[in-house]
Amino acid sequence: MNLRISKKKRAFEILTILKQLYPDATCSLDYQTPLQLLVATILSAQCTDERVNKVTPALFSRFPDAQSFAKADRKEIEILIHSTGFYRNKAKNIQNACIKIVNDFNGNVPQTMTELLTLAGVARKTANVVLAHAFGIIEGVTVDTHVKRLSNRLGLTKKQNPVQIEQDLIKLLPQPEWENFSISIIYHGRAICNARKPLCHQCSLAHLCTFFQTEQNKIKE
DNA sequence: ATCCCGAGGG
DNA sequence: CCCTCTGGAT
Repeated sequence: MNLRISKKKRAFEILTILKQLYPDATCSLDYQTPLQLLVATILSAQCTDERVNKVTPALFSRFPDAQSFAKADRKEIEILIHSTGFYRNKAKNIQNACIKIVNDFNGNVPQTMTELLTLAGVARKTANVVLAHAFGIIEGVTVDTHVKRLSNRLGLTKKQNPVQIEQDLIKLLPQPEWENFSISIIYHGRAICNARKPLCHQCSLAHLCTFFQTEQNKIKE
């Protein structure tokens, strides 16, 4: 029924409901500084935030800033982050990113998308998280595995490429709400619309969801 | 398209 | 066993 309204209006209704459902939604990663958020976000690739938060206290205690990561024994970083997976790539990226931050940015995390994208292991997803939560700059829509899955199921995009999904979402949502959309939809992805077996009966967005409507039509046949 | 990678759930 | 978790580089 409500699927007949425009996609843009549907996106706004989805956003409104999500904000009511998760009024306190924030970045779930633990950090104290922009650099720590950058490192935590690199670590969060294909890994739950909860698991990242289990390794970062010891990691940030041992390596509190970009300078210490830059001159670290990489093996020591690998051991401290091992349980987050992809530990060799992540350790290499964290160290190379920190070396560049020290050499090119005076040891401070840069505050523009263009500069962030020059860092090892940083693409738009990580850059959007850092810009929004460390600096309050809403540059784009964070598209992670949850945003990708839910945006597809809800019918807000048919694209699979994260950059193209972001372009579609940017057209559908008011700019100040871009990060609120990402954060709240991630909460919803974890709680209700999970990858394996989405709980459509408990979902407040079912009346706005093309995936749910398609499932209903299958049952009727 | 494929690789990197461990931990937890079903 | 298989799939998934706030991806990115080759």
